Amino acid sequence: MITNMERVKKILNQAGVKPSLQRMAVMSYLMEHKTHPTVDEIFSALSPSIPTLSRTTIYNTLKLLVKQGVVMMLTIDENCTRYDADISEHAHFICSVCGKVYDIEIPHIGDIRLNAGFEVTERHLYVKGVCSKCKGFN
Amino acid sequence: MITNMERVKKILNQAGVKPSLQRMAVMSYLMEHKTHPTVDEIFSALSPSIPTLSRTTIYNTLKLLVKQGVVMMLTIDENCTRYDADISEHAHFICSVCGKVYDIEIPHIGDIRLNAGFEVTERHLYVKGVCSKCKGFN
DNA sequence: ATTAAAATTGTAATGATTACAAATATGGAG
DNA sequence: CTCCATATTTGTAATCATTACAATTTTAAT
Repeated sequence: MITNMERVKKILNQAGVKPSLQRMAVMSYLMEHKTHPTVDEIFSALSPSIPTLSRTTIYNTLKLLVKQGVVMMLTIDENCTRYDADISEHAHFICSVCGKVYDIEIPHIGDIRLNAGFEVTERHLYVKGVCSKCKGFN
Repeated sequence: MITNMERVKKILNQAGVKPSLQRMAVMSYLMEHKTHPTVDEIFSALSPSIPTLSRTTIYNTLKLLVKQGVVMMLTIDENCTRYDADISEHAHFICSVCGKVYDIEIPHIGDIRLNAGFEVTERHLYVKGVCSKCKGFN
């Protein structure tokens, strides 16, 4: 276990989320695996170590973590929702060949002109294309 | 019918899409209704005038139009895919209260630093929040 | 008019997500 | 520690968007 469980517990507490075993496992997994995993990937990874784990718990937990603002929901993949514990401002690239989602550094997201009275809570910059691996490089 | 059917036919032909009755109806609907409709909204709207119309045809047509680059698929709404015949560079705002998707003008999408060998085909800027109507203004 | 290819249709299957009720765990009061 | 109320987890069933697929219809060329 790379991620310090005390650190995970602290993050959840600060977000107002009671740090149960399952919630810590999900949050910890997201922090250790910056691959923008799906619910199923998270479930498959955690299931062996928590045999009673249910998919519903993953869904519940992720919904809660997103609501509390410590996890970001990505809709870049039209097949299923992906999740990211990195809530810093960055963009995502999805390869249309292998489906892998990469992080992209962005100096700043483009200027956005909103009409008066609009309140912004989230900004997402998604880029689609073919990654270097699938293009045959390296 | 506001949109000139000859114009729709021309667009489809130029995109290499044979302009059947159904395809013209879908493309025309998207051009006239800049509301980023879902498959169901398109189906419900066109069904009365084309009684034999099938949902599958809408799905097939949209997939084709997206592949040929005359329609854009939006994944801003986690519940279902939305479609847009405006393929110019612009961003989208979704209201988390009413679910309506608005167009946003953007001077330019943020600078994106990609690693070498990555090929970009699409760029999407999504903003989420609460629209002025749902905030109680106007 | 014939016929092969393309397009459309309807139904059934798939798969992610949600609803919901039962079971379990937690944490405080006595 | 024990009891109880509440929160959390779990498993199953339901929902709903999307896809698969085979049959039917249309199209366009010969």
